[in-house]
Amino acid sequence: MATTIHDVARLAGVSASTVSKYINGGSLREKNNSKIQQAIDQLDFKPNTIARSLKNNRTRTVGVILPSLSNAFCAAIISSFEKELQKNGYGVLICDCAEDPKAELSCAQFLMDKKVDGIVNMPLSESPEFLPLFQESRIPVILIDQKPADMICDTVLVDNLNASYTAVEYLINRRHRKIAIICGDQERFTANERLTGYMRVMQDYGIAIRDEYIRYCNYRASSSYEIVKSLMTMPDPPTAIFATSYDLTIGTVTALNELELTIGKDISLIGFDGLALSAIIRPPLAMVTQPMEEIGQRAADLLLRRMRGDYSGFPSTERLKTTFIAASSVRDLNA
Amino acid sequence: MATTIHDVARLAGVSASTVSKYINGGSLREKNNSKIQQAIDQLDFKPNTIARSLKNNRTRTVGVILPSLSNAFCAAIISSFEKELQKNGYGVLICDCAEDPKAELSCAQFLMDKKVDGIVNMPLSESPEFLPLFQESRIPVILIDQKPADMICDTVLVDNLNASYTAVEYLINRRHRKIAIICGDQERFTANERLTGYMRVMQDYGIAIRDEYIRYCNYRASSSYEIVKSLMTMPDPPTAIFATSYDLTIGTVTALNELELTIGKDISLIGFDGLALSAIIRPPLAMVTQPMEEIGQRAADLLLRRMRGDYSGFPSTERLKTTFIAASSVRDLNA
DNA sequence: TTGTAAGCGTTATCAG
DNA sequence: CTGATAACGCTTACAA
Repeated sequence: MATTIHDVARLAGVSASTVSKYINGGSLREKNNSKIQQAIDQLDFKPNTIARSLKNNRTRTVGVILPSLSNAFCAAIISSFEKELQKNGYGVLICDCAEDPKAELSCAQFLMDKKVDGIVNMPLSESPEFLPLFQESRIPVILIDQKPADMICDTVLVDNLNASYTAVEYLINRRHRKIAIICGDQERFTANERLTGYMRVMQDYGIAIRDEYIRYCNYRASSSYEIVKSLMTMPDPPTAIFATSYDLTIGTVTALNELELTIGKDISLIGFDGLALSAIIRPPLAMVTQPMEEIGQRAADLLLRRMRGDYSGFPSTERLKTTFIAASSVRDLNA
Repeated sequence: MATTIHDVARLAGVSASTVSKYINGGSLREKNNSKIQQAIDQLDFKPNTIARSLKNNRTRTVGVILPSLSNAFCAAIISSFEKELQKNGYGVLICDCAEDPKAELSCAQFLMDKKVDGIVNMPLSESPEFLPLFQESRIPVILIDQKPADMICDTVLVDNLNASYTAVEYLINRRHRKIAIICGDQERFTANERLTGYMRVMQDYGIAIRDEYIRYCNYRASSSYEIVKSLMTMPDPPTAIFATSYDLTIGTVTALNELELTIGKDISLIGFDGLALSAIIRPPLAMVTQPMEEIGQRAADLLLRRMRGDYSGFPSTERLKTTFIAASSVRDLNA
C-alpha cells in the first residue's frame, strides 16, 4: 500500500540502509544523493513514523495533562505551548482530567502507554502520584502553575505571593481595611501562596486579619457566587473583594450584579486573569494577570531542552512575574 | 529494558503467540489463562502500543485541526470531543493553526505522518485542501462548524440561519428597524448563513435592508470594536446591533462602553456564544448560544462510528439547534 | 488449543 | 561509502 524505504531503494538502485542513511543525514556519494532524492520525489515517499518510533524509542510526541480545556487559563497556556512544540516537529497529545484529581494518574498511564517523549502537567492533586513513574523511565516532566511541596521536578509558575501582595496593597492604599479574599482549595500550592501574599501585606500595614473575610472554595464560579452572597449579607461586610482566579472573578461579578451592588462604588473588586473581561465589565475591572503565553513558552523550551538530554539546572523553578492592572473597579476611600 | 510479550511467555511457559492471543481475547486452556495472567501481573506487562500500531495500522489516535485553542468556542468543543474519545481509549493530537488557513494543510500532513485513525477539523479555509488526501487514504474526517460548498464530507454544525432569524426577529418585535449585523468573513459558510437569516427576517417583515448596517470582518474583537465605533458615529446610527460570534461580541461591548453608550437603553445588543458573559455584563446580555458540548460529542460519536467502519448515512450533516436567551440588553421600543 | 515463522518499516551494526 | 543482516515488539497465517 504505502511506499516504503525499500521501494525507494529499488528505484534508486541502492540498498535500503543507504536510503536510511541519506534520510538521516549521513554522507554518501553525490551520485547516490541525487538518485535517492529523485526516487523519493517520484514515489512521494514519507518515512513511516511508527516504524521509526519502534526502532528508536522516540515518538516525537509529548503529552499534556490538564484540569480542563474549557478553562480559559489552561487553554491559553496550552495554546502557546503547543505552538512551540509544533514548530519543533512534535505532536501534542492532550488529556483533559475533567477537574478530577484521580483522572490524572490514568491520563499519565495512558500517555506512558503512548510512549510520549515528555509530559507537561498542570497538577490538580497536591503531589502528582504519577511523577515517580515517569522519573523512573527518565521521561521529562514539567509542572505548570502548581509546585508540589515534596517532589523534585522542573516547574514553571508565577510569583503568586507578590501578585497578591501588590493587589491587596493597592486596596490598602485606597484606604480599604475590610478586604475579603476568595481563595481556591486551601490545600493547593497556588491558593496558599496567594493567601500568604494577602496575609503578609495586611500584617505589613498593621491591619487586623479577620477570618470571616477569608474564604476558600473549589475554584468554581458557582462557589464564589455563593461566597459573595454570604460575604455581602454579613453584619459587617467587606468594602473590597479580591477574587483569585478567572472563574472566581466571574462568579463574583455575577453575584454583585444580582445583589445590585455597583462595582467601584458600593463595593470594590480586583479580579484575576481574563484580560478580556476587564474591558467588557463596567466599570473596567482592576486585576492581576498572568503571562499565559510566556508560561506555555517557557514550559515548552524547558521540556525541549530536557528531551534533548540537557539536564542543566535541574530541577529548575521558573518564576514569572504577574502584572497588576489598575482600574476604577476599586473605589478610592480617601477621596 | 521494558518487558515484552516474550518475557511473559517465558515466565508462563507458553509461546509468545499464545500470550498475544490471550491479550487479544482468544480462547485457550483455562490453565494457560491463569498462568499468563499471573505472569503479566508479576512482570507488570503492558503491550507496546507502537509495535502494535506498526502491525495493524491503527494508532488509536485521532487528530484535531482547529483555528485556535485560545478561542473559547473551539476549546469548549474540543474539550467535550476529547472526553468522549478518551472514554473510548483514543488519544487526541491537537494542532492549532493560529488562525492561519495555510497552516491547515501542514497540520493535516503532520497528522497523516502520525498515522492518526481519524480527523476532526474546524475549517478556516472555505474548502479544506487536505480533504482529498485523507479520503484517498480512507481516513475518516469530520468537519465542524463550517460546511464547504463543494466537498462531500461528514459535518456537524448548527442551524445558523434560524439562530440569526430568531435573534433579529426578537429585535424587530421590539420595534427595532435600524438593525446592524456584524458578520465574520464574507466568504465563510457560517458567516453567510447568519447573514442570510438576517436578510430573510428583514424581508419577511418588510424592513428595508441598508447596506451600511451590514459589516463584515475577520472575527477579531478588535475588528468589531472598530466597526461599532464607525456604526455609532454614522449620521443615522442603528438602534440595535447583532454581533455574530463570541469575539465579535466582546469587541462590541468594549466599544459601546468606551463610547459611554448604555446597553439596553442607548443601544440594544444581542451577542453570540459565551453564556458566561451574559451574567457578568450589566445589563444581562441577550444572546444566541451554540450547544458546544453537544457539537463535540456528536462529532466524536460520528468519528468513532466511521473509524469502526460504519459508513451508514454518509455523508451525514448533523444540524444542531441553537438557543436564544432573551435579556434586558434589548430595549423594547414599544414601551 | 498451541507453537513456529514471517513480517510490519525502520535503523544499527558490522563486514566488505 | 555501501549493503546484508538482525533487531524493535507485536500479530497472524499456517502447521502441528
